[in-house]
Amino acid sequence: MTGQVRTVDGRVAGRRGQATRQKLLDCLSEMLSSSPYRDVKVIDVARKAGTSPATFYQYFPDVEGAVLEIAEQMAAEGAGLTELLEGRSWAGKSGWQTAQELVDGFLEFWRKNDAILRVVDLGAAEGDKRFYKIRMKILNSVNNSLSDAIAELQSKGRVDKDVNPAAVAGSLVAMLAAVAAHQKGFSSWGVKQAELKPNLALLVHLGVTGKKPSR
Amino acid sequence: MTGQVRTVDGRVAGRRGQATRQKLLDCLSEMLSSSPYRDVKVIDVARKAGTSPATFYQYFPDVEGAVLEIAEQMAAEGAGLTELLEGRSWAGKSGWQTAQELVDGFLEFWRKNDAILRVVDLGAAEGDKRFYKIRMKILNSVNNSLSDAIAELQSKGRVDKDVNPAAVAGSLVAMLAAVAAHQKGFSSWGVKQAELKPNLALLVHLGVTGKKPSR
DNA sequence: CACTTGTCCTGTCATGCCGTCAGCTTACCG
DNA sequence: CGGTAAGCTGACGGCATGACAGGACAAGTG
Repeated sequence: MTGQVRTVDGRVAGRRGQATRQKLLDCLSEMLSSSPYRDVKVIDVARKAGTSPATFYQYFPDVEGAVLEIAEQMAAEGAGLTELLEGRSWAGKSGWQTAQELVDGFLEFWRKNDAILRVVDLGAAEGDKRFYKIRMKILNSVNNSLSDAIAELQSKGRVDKDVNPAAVAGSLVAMLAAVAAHQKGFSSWGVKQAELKPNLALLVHLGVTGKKPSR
Repeated sequence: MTGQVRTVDGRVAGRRGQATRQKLLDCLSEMLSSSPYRDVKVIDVARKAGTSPATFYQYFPDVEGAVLEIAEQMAAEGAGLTELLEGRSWAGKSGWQTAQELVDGFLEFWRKNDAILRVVDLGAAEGDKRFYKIRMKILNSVNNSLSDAIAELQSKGRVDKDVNPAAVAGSLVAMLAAVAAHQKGFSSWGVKQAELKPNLALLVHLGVTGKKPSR
């Protein structure tokens, strides 16, 4: 499916070329963590990678193009978040554990990729369909699983009929993403990391099942 | 408290100057809604305002400086969000109404200021303390009220002791902000605006009281 | 009315990044 | 060794940036 890696002018990239390309991506990734997105310049990325700006433009149309590439790579990993929910039960004590593990896995993923996720979030919010699609790819896996879980509970009569599974699941996923993005912010509200997680898990459990967890 | 408006080089701005300054802010505000933050250039803002780039630099150190100004103005309005919660009850039917009105007011505020809020969110996530502070100013009003409400219910024994009011309130507020920022995104999950609100209100009510609302 | 004062705006300029091209170097293959 | 395609860069026109000095303008003063 994935065609060969190509340069902007159509040539096929070989071993060396791919290495350079990857090095540029890595350096860009680093720069995104250390300086505002708005201030990331092609020339800085190139310098950091020990090459020239012209080389950058051989592999990417612009900074945004390279960012999209990084985001795609991350989204591919992010699809693995589905595992946090697949085949899990929401009943009784195991339900509480499911909620906890979901929160844990989600926050960890966000922490590991926070720089690129910030940019993706912005792009999506600004209405860029490409970023939007990537954001969906990551969130969809979790969202669909959650939505299914709620719908199933609903069909068993354990959840009110006027609940919209997709809306609740989407809101919960948005909450997880937002809290993850502003993890540091909570400290100024006097909330520590360790305290945050169980309370988030509680909210997730409440949202999915409508009931307090039994621990 | 608010000192006189000053130009970058220290002069005091008069009537005409303030008008120009405000016009630049308005034009910048518009540009933020229509093009990516990264691509907003001083020269475009100046052109749109019918003036020259040099004039812009007389009133603001750079684009970010002007954005901060807009954000401050918005934050001042945003402090009014407290009213959505002041003196409201979370018991019985009025509790359900409180939740609904909070969601309504919050989404409306976000919809009205989405462009600038996106930038504030990004700045805060990137660790810029000035943006961070502004974001706090807006969210704090809601967060504190929510947190107090939970703490009060907790003191009456209506909410479990191991709930951390600040953590839950913060998470709920983050959820509202995130959903508001990506309102359009929900349509691709097959969720319409009208359906979204009651489900959000449900989650808020569940989070605050730990119980389903009685309608 | 001329003159002064202080505000307000712009023309211009040095600087630095952007994005492109021609052309050089390097690697591979027969 | 010669040919070919990949890989890289110096250099360049173009544009945004940010600083300054000086011109335009309004208001007050004699």
